[in-house]
Amino acid sequence: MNFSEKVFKAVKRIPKGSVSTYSEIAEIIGNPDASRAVGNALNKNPTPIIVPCHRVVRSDGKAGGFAKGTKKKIELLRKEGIEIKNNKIDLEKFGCKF
DNA sequence: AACTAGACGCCTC
DNA sequence: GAGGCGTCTAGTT
Repeated sequence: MNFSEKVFKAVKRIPKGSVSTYSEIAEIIGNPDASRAVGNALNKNPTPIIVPCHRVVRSDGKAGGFAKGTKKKIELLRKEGIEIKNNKIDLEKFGCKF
């Protein structure tokens, strides 16, 4: 299984209304230090429909980047029911640990 | 070989 | 205590 494939699998597990961090994803797939590669893989994700990239945020709580625009990402997250304060997300509340 | 949607630590204010 | 800068890693293109 490719790294990207693992990433997609992990991201797909994120329930609606919850978010996960890049390091969480990296940890789940077995490469806790590949947080950066996770973002890279998501950017080039071949299946943007089944992979909710917008539910993946930084460990800082910031949204991070997004192919369609970070602003759009935040907007989507808000629609999911996630509250963002000062451009930051409550990982304590919405952070999904699986 | 160079880039990236990150993470961590250290330094400064 | 908060913010900014610099550094390192892992994987993809």
